[in-house]
Amino acid sequence: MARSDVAGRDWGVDVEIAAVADQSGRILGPRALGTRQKLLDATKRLLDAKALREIRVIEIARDVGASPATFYQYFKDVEEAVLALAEHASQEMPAVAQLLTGSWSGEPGLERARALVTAFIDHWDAHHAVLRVRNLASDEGDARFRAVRARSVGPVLQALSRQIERAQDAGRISRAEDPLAAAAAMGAILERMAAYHLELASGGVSREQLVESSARVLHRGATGEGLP
Amino acid sequence: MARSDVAGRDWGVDVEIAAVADQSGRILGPRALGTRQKLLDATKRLLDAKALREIRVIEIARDVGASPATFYQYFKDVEEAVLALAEHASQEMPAVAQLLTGSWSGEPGLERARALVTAFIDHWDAHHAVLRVRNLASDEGDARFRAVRARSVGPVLQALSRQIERAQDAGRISRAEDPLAAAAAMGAILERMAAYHLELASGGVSREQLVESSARVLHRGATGEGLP
DNA sequence: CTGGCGTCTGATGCGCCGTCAGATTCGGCG
DNA sequence: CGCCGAATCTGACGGCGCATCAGACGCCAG
Repeated sequence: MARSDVAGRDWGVDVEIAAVADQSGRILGPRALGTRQKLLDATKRLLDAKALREIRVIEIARDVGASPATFYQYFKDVEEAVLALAEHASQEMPAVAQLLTGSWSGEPGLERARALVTAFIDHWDAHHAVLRVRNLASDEGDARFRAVRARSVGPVLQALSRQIERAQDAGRISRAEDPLAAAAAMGAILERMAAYHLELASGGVSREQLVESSARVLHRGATGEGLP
Repeated sequence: MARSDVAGRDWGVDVEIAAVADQSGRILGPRALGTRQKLLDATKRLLDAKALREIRVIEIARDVGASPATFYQYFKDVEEAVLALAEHASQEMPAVAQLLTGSWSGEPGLERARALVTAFIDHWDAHHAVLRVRNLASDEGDARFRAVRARSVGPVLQALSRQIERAQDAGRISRAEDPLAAAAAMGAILERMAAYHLELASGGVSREQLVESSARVLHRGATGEGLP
């Protein structure tokens, strides 16, 4: 359905793709757009503070000084509001995928890996709670969340997969590894470390150490290159 | 944690290891134990079918032909029932950690890695929904779930960490990698692939391919050994 | 100023929560 | 065997959030 290009100034042209609609399919005017955004902001704020399952519609409404009925005008339920947040967050990722083009060989490649890890961590720090819900719902089989996640992570996985194929061609990685599966493994590291770095920090591993270690593991895993 | 401080009634010594108690701290007899188990079974069954946030206490009760009040006799809420399930599931893991002792060098080491990946996948297949909730709650900062997770995954991470240190001593892995952080990265692969393998299967990667690829990535990551 | 459209809300019936006091069941004792 | 207290379970209830209307509000074009 319609993507939530929040506050996009895409009037007139190509309404079906860009415009935001409410529950009954009506295109939103500027005032409604503002209300919707306030509801999303409140949802994100609450999500940062507590679990999705504990968030009440009435609470979101109170936060923006509106009636619960207003919320239902824009979203079917809290989950759908989070979906909109996830879609918005995912639009940042294409920039990250750019870090993956070109060769990953040698020290410059390692530096690319560092940048990739850093970008992932920053992205997760900015949208921690939303991304967590996105991944959970995706794992639970929700097609909408799975699609959003795929759109976000897919390009990274493809790029990593290509790196691995290249390393296989160069004889550095065994052909017994499936490139896509190995790329998924690298993706697992990226997401988990990004989600986890605060906990690890309390275990005595500083953020710098974590970036350096993850980048090196990633670099080794994707290129098959060993010690510098 | 708060175990017997509910009514200030302590039964002399630490009973908390062996005996199971209800909400008011009373030790359960055989009948109650059966009821409690039925409630847990129903909870797990429902959790396999729908998201935690959609599970109603009344539904669990109906499933075992009991009153909702009975549920509250044993668990504070649905989440706590899932915690009990997670604790039970986690008791399987020590056996897995045994797969990690000894050297990981060469082909026998690769075989060990395969066994480890397989064990993880089997474990997740048996407790998919419960482990998912455990990890989510843990990520959300719930201390109880975090403890259960740590008890389960901790030994594996420590063993992996030791492997990495050994590889560093042998000059196969750079000292710039923090062993614990690198081990966490390997752990991320294990968990994610175990949780994800069904989805990847629909992407054209068979379970065997996935085990083989993950095992090799893991083996490379933990030992620094390259092509056979 | 006023009609009308876009936006918001108060009121409402419904279902689940979570907690009692009290009913039911069980095992053992006289 | 029949009773009794302890163990276990439940019916019932006030409370709260859900989700949906019909209609109130307010803003701007004419």
